[in-house]
Formats: sequence, structure tokens, C-alpha cells
Amino acid sequence: MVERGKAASMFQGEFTNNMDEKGRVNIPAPFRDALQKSYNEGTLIVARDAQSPCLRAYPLREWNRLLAKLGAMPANDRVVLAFKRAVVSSALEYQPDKQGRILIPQTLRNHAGILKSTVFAGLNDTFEIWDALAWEKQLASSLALLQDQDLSF
Amino acid sequence: MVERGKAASMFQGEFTNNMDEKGRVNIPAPFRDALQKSYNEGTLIVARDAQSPCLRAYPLREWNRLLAKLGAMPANDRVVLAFKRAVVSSALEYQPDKQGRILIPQTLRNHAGILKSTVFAGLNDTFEIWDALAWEKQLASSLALLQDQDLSF
DNA sequence: GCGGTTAGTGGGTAAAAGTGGGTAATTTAG
DNA sequence: CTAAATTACCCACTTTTACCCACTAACCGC
Repeated sequence: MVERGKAASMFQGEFTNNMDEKGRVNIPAPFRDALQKSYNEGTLIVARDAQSPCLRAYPLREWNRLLAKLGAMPANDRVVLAFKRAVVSSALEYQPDKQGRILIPQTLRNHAGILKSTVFAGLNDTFEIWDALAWEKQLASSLALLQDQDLSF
Repeated sequence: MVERGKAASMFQGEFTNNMDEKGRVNIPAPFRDALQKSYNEGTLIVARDAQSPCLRAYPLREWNRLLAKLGAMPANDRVVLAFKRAVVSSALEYQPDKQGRILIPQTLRNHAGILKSTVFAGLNDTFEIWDALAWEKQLASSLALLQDQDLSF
């Protein structure tokens, strides 16, 4: 079993790719496969994450579920409005090119502080896109948080 | 390599294998057998352990149970998110083949501090993967902890 | 111990993933 | 409406990984 490990049915695994000078990054092949296999789509929504300095990528189906939930909430609630402004307004729809890359605009890059080395982290039904350095830091603090936890799973 | 036992029904025993320069390590044969016999699968998920500097390997069935539990919890809970970022994002799926090896990427190697000599420790329904030196230390402290304990089993 | 058999290790080579860059098409600005 | 800028698309190159083979070491029955 000399394989690197394909990401399973959904988004799993951590991959680092470089953004080139044009602002393009390669979506890791396992994630592209997962999109096809589990969702039968090629479409990807990328938007600001609401609570962390990273981007979040959704298969169309997951994105629509999120929108549906939002729609069911009072439209002028302060939090809902803030979420729409921060997240929904930033959402872009991608169809990765033949090389599997997407072009991330400057505004989104800024939010995640992405310079060049970019981490893709699978969280099962979505995946996150981080600047490599920022990812390392948050990973360390995630592990620290878990350390004191009485995990029931 | 340490002693080779008979294939136990589940994951049991401690085995030491060497990682080669390409980053490949052999999964001990008894564990591969156990996967087949007890789970009727060939699929193995390897991920960071949440609380110790080691990796944890799950049969697909066990991994899915974990994901199911996770899915039932509030997705934005801090601990749940941290767990997803630390563990789920690191999960890789491996399909056994003739040689029985897996390629462990650098990020996972780092988390477990694996250099070359690698210990596989069976914990019944999962098994752990340690750097040999780290394993010895944790073993000593596990035994020390048990020393003062009033064991009810 | 002795040979047969299975587990573990090392390495070469197709193939696939990732990267860089040029040109055509599209959009934006003047 | 035209020119500049941006984006999409395509091709070629580099690096990494998967797969295969062969070799060595350990185990098992005799």
C-alpha cells in the first residue's frame, strides 16, 4: 500500500499548494475527486469564513443548505445581516480549469492573508483555505484547546 | 522488528517497523489481517491523534462512527471545530495492496515526531503509530500512572 | 539447525499532480 | 468604440506519487 492516501468520500486531509503570480492555486486533486464522487458536481463556492481568517469552500449543495437556513431567519436581524454582508457578499462560484486551479481575487486573499504557500484543510463537508503560516498557528492552538478537553468521541 | 504474534481478532500487540527515505512504512501484517477478519475491509484511515503526539489508524467503520458523532454536534462549537481542524483535516484514506505499506506525509510525521523507527500499538478497535523513542517515554509514564491507581478491572 | 514461506525493505519507472507561462477572449475604463 | 487590463484557456515542463519487481530478514514446521 504505497499510496499517499486518497482523501476519502468527503473532504479530508491537509494539502499545501503554491499560489502563482497570477493568483491561481491548484485545488488538491482529492478534493476535486470528492466533489465529483460525493456531490456529482464540478461547482465550488468559495467565500470568507465568518469567524476565522480563512476562506471556506462549499459544494453547491452545502452552500444552498446554508442559504436556506439563512432565508428562514429574520432578514433584518443584526447578526443575519452581518453574516450576509461578510460572507454571502463575498461568495464566488468556481468551475476549476483543466489544470484544477481557481483564481482567488485580492479581497478574498486579504481576508485569509494568503501570500503564496496555501493550505487546504478538509473538514468533511466543506474545506478551508489558509495561508500556510496562519494555518500552522491555528493548528497549534486547536491542539492546545483539545489538550484540556474531555473528549466524548 | 519486535516479536510477531498470531493475528489477533482485533488490533493487539506492539510492532516496530522502519520508515524508508520515501516516507513509507509497512503496516504490520497482523493488523492488516485483523482489518480483513474483523471488519471485512481493506480500508484504513490514518489521522492525527487529538491529545497525544501520535497518529491513530481507524478501520473505515470506526472512522465513520466518529464522523457520525461529530456530525450530531453543533458544527460551530469551538471544541468540535478544533477537532475537525486538527483531526479530520489530517485524515487520509489508505487502500492496502501487496506490499502493505503506506506513505505518511510530512505534516503527519511532524505531529508524531516520526523519524525512522516507528511503533505500531494495537488498542483493540484502533491502533496508534508512534516514533519509537516517543513511544518508550509514554509507555514509561503510562506505567507510572497505573502504579498509584486502584484498578477496578 | 534447515529449508520453505511470509513479512519487511529498497529502488526503478510510468503516471499523475502541480507549476509556469504564452496567447486568445473577455471585461473594464477612457 | 477603442485600448488597456484582466481573466480564461491551452500547452509544456517539473516534481511527486503509485505501482511493480526483486532482494533480505524473520518465522515456522520439521
